[in-house]
Amino acid sequence: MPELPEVESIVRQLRPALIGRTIDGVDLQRPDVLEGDIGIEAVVKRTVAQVARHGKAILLQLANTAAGVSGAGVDRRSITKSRRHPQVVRFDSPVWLVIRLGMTGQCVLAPRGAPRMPHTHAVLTFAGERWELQYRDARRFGRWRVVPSLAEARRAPDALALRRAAWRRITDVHRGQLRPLLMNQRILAGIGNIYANEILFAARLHPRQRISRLTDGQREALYRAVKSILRRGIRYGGSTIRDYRTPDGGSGGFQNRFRVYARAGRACTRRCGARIEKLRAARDAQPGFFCPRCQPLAPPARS
DNA sequence: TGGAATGTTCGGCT
DNA sequence: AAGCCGAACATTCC
Repeated sequence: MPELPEVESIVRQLRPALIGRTIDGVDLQRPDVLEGDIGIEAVVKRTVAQVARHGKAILLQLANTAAGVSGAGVDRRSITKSRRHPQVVRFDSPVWLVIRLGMTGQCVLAPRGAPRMPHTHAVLTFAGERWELQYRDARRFGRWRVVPSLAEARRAPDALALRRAAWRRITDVHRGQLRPLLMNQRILAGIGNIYANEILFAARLHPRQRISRLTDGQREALYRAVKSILRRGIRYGGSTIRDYRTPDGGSGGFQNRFRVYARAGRACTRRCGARIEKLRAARDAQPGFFCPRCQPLAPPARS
């Protein structure tokens, strides 16, 4: 799936297009794309106030179009999907549309009414605009959710906005292997397999090293590698392996700069003489990639 | 040709 | 807390 740098690239394109626009229609062709208790009608006639990102999620803040008009009729829309947990959304308070892209989700800006490509599950149209936002997702692992607050979406710190205090808490609390830890969205939000591998190479740490066994210097190196690799991914517009596209249809460029990801058997780019190895943890886990010489499990022997 | 793999996430289990 | 497993799904690859 799109990881943090890909989602950030998408958000940067969506932001200028969407901010200030008013949603005048939504076509949810596949209702099971929407999860949670609030129905999709809650987004209609609202204006996009913010386009943001947390981890791998796209966040659209949707305000009442008449916001600012004091006490504008308390149009309470009772918009509920669930009988058991009915949600009443006040129209005069904002909601957030949270979009998680799963493995293959795409947000595409297309001419309004344009033919829809296969796997288009939802479309947002905007008042007076000649384009629309089409949401496609072949594998359908992605989800939309309408929420009154972002508290739930922000359980783990965003990897790019990570502060040292939060990193210290992570390194104090956890003791597991580095690669699964970096990819655990409940611990740190935004990193998937590609960037986890590239980060560990940059920090010269073995994917199976335990975080509890890192020296202070290694913890700092890892913290810096998280920031620098993610920023680098963003600078190159993310990685297009197969499905990732920006809203205007563009591709990323970071896939040409991988140092370890998908490079098993090829020479280490540090010219250390070793070849990149593939690491298969569990039967179903995604493979890790690392340089056995630059990323030793045990500290290199002193000569 | 079918099975495996895939840029993910969740819940359940130990 | 950590790690393993299976499930949701469609397409591509070997």
